[in-house]
Amino acid sequence: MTTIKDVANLAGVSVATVSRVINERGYVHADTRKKVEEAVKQLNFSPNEVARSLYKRKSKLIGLLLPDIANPYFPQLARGVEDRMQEQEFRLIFGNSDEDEQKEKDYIQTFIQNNVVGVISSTNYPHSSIYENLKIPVVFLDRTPLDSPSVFADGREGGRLAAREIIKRGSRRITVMQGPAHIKPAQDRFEGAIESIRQAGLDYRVIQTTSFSFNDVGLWADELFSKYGDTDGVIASNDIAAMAVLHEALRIGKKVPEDMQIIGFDDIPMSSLLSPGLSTIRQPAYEMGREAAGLLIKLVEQAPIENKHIQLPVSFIERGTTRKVNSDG
Amino acid sequence: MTTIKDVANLAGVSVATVSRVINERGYVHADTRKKVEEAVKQLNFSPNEVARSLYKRKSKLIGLLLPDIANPYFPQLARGVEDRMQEQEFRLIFGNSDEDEQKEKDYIQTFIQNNVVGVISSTNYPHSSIYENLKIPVVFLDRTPLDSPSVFADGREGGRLAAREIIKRGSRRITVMQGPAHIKPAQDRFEGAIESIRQAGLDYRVIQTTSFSFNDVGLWADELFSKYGDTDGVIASNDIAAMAVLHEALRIGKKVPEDMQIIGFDDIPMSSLLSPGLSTIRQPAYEMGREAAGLLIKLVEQAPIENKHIQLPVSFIERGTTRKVNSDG
DNA sequence: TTGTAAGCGTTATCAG
DNA sequence: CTGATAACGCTTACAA
Repeated sequence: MTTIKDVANLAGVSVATVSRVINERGYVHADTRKKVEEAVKQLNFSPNEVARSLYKRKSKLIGLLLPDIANPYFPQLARGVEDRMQEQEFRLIFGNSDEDEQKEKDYIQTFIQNNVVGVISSTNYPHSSIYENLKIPVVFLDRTPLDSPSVFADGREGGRLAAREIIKRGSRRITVMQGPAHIKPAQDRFEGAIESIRQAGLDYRVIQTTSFSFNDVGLWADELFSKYGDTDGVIASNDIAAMAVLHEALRIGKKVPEDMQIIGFDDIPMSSLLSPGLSTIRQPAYEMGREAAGLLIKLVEQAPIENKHIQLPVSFIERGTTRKVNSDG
Repeated sequence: MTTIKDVANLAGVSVATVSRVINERGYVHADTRKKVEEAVKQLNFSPNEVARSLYKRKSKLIGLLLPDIANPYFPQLARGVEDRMQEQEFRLIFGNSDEDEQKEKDYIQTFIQNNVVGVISSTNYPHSSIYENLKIPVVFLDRTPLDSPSVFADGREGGRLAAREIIKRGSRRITVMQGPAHIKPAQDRFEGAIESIRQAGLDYRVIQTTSFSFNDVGLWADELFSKYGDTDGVIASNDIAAMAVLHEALRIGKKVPEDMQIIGFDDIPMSSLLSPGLSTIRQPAYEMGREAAGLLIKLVEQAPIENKHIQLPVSFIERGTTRKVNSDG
């Protein structure tokens, strides 16, 4: 490994001078600068970030904590975060928490041990002591503790929107899938949906689910059809659940959207490739990731912040699992 | 931040002794150990990994370089890597390369600057100078330079398998989607498929594609149907492409699998949730990630290695886009 | 069994 | 404008 010392020797200057030129700090004569730059190039030198980090007590590293990257909603988030961080030369230490508080704790712990300058976390425990005592900025994704910076979509409004649209299109015996109880955004969606359904004076049924995993999602679809076979509209807790419902509906010979409409949540990329295409409430995951990264960067750099809560809009994406709306609305 | 010095002071010993107990190295009297352990607990001390890394010239970090985490095949890989690394207390610095050599170079560069002890890379440029000059172990994913450790599935065999199965099930006018030219595994699949089709004495058509992106994939599906509308079997370059073909086939009123069979590649999790379910050649992505991580750990720890090339089996997953096979095979 | 001190590669202070 | 040097927090000879 070539160090600043090697460069200094080759250029015939002190390490201090080399440091000055690579950091563009302080005065250094044009000639000396050139000598140093040549030495740097010749030795293909690049500074050891670890040594820097030790001295400055801060790195160019950011911690990213997600429940499960294998869950299709998160890769887009991650990509958004990464792209934005990349622009500012920050790197990501990444971990899956599986919504387990202990795992989160462990990760945050090692983040700190590695001098990360900030963390982005999609957690169910934003009020955990883990975060309270953190001396570096945290941006929460999809969670909105009042006092902490966060980026989120309006889940409640998403739920309302889903209900309104499915009702507008004629569903009357609606089943709402209530996502895992410990996942706040899932509950928000659920409550929003219930709210709108009630407002319309309709009744509804609920299927309770306990995870977003591919393995389980078929079970709930089954449960839905065996319990509420006469349902003519399903508001799913996310697109994966919606896919499972669609799959099962088609399997048992229901026509979608004629016999049953389905609305998902998230608008994961493959939703448009289903047949029929999945109507869904879109959350702009990639953008959310970018925004979270941008916000964190500002926090880290102590730049002025207009608003520490960034809410991104949800929107209804009309595809094939809902009927065309009547012109009279 | 509490340091080893604080602990030493509180325990009334030297930093060396503290170091000994937290690293369980060298002799330390039971009584002293207890004092130190209490101080550690009381101060909630955990060692600064950056300082460690600087001294030892190696961290507990490994670099993971993937083309694009937003592409559904990779999250599973990533998850496999992460889970395995986690077990050994390694952390991941993660980057998306977009199959761009320069981006890769930049990432590898910063990996090194951060003292990572190894890297896992899914790259199209395994022979690039980037990797040749690396002094830390690299495990390639999905690429198999002869001399370097790698984990991969047998793409060629996968291609053969796809062709055999689709032919066995009666397709005669087969169209093969040839993935992006610069992506080796895609070409392997393609060649394997061609090989088996030729062997069967059949003709075939080719649709050339240039990316695996969600945005483009619909275009090739369109192209396929407009150019080769009489095709009765499609071997797609991956599941996303297959989904697009299925989608388009259904849209224009073709019956799948009756009029046209489709076989994908990868077996991404949502493949089973399509309607009909997507028949595909499975690559065990999660396992590949785990294996790569396991292999890298051995390399890093200089443990003996049986085989530096780990090939995982591909298999045909029969679902609804292929017909049931005749009992006579 | 324990402590002292050098060293890991940088940056920043301070003197020249 | 440049160079010595202390310091960042830790590990490890080496000495005691």
